[in-house]
Amino acid sequence: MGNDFKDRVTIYEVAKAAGVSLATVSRVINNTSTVKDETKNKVLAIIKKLGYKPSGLAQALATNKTTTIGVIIPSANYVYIANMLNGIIEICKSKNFTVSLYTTSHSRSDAIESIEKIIKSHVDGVIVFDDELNEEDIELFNNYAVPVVAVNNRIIASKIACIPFGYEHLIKKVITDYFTKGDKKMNFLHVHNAGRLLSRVENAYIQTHLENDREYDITNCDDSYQRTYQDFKERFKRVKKEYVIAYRDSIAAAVMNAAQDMGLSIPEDIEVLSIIGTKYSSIIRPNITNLYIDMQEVGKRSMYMLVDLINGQLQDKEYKFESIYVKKDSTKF
Amino acid sequence: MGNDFKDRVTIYEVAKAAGVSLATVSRVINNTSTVKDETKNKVLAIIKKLGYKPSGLAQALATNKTTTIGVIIPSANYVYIANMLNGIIEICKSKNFTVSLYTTSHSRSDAIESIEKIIKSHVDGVIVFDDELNEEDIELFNNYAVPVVAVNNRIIASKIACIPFGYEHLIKKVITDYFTKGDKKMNFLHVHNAGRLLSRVENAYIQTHLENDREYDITNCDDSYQRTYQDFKERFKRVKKEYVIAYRDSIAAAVMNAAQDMGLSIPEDIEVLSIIGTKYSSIIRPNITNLYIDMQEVGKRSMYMLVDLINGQLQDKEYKFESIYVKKDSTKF
DNA sequence: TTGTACGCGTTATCAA
DNA sequence: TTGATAACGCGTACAA
Repeated sequence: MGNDFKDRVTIYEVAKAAGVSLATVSRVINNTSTVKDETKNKVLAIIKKLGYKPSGLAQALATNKTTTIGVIIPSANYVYIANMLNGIIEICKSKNFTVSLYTTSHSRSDAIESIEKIIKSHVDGVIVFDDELNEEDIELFNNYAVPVVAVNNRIIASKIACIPFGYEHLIKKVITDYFTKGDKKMNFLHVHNAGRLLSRVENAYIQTHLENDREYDITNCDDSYQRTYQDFKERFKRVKKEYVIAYRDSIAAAVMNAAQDMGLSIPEDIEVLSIIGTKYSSIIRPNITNLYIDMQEVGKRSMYMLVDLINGQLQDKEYKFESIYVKKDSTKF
Repeated sequence: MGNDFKDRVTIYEVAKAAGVSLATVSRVINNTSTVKDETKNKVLAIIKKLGYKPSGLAQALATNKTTTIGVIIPSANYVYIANMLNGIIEICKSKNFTVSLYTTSHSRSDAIESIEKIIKSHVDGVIVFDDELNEEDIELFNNYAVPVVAVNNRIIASKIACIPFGYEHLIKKVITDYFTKGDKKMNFLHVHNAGRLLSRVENAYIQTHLENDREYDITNCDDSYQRTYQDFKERFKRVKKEYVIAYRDSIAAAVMNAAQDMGLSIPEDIEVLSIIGTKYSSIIRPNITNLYIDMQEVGKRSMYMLVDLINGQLQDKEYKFESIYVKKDSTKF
């Protein structure tokens, strides 16, 4: 077959070589109507010989279906997001969809641009897990009839379904429980621009403290292990007793490592809770107590919902995932 | 604008509404030739009013360019792969490409299927980082004139460039150095079906030992933290001294945790080296000595190379990344 | 069972 | 500066 670049073989060339019309070739490809075995085999042979592959582009244009879905996420670099992505892809493979990936890097302009590109690209549907996009943005998709599943959001419309996360309830319970048994003041790590999920938990944190008339701390914190580690080594020169609520495992680990390096012990002196637990919660020592949602499952579910939405047969347009409390060694209770 | 699903607005409707021909609209969209300001503005206004977005599909069909690249990876769940993916996407954004993601789950049939789909999809280029695909498979792309950058592979052809990884040299050096200073027998964790990279390192490991007439161990190991942890708790009932070479950070952590839970200390009794270091090497305690390649950079570089390849202006079709030795606390030297 | 002809939404060539 | 019109590669009524 050589190495030369042949131009793409078209259905037309196949038809000519097989001595049939291109309609017949199309039928053979798509099994769309009965073709005499004899001609069918002839066509199949030619297809193989010529190495013909139908153009997905032309097919999509003709059928108005791309069998592609768009996925919008802030970044693939977070373990919990990668997990979700994997869940999505798994179902995509079984349902024969392809994933087009768009990341926003926590930038609103990137997010808007993603929407534009996605609409242009004719995807059959979109899964959005990104805090830069608000409801109005997402409804934009609706104007172009592209079905959307919004993860970590509550928004419903004719072609929009959602998978909200339940965190507030649980964090409230964890905190009030701690009030009855614990002995430390709490400190919530505020990460600038870390999105809606963290904000909601932070609000619940504040409210719970206010309702119970308790003192609390909030500390600004970079979304980086190294800087958080340095910051908390400083902090632990002064503070010797604290219950820290961190965004995710890396940050929690930074706090724990800093504490231990300053001679404090976990969980006696310092307790740490990770809001978004991953498998690293069980790898890092001491194991990190965390709030957990199975993101792989979220990914799968979102894809299932999207497929049903595309086919117009989605029953419940909302499916809530409740986080669970996973007690490990970084907290007392 | 309501919530009604309008059919997609076409260039034709824009033309009619603006009282011009569709050719003029096309010119306005693409800035391809001069249009009188007056008509231009009129068209622009109509476009905005109607919410017209050109169909990427039709554009691609007409221009034979999709501005999409395919990325084949085993899974997005590995941190180092997610890092590479992020690097790719970053450059994609600046160069205005879209990423279509294909994962193989270490399955050859999935990998073959990915190739088929990618060829059908008319991507402008492909980045392959997957051990299921051998040279012949990758050359398949060449037959369809789709440029490829193969990561962790050495294969060059008219439209194929590559980014090989340098591990053998370094692992050999690390091992022989250890022979002069170290006191433990080495144990290489063999993971079934973990791909070419690990195999190559394993071969170098064996060869180095043979050349130096040293004894060595090879232990089968699952690519899972939990199972490896259990297995090594068993093993450390018998074995009390060992230098373990593990595939990646999670596995290395499993060995370290098992050792410590069995009363052994790191690195005095057990030393551990991770072949593919990530940021978790510096988070997990004790910090894990590792071989490191900046996968984000690999991703960026592969995309730069691919763009040049697509434009027919790639100078060097091979760009090697050498791993470096990062000494941490899990080994003595 | 097979072929003809039109449509999908663009770009691009050629005239005007 | 603008407008017809032919590709691009395929699916699909409709007719044969």
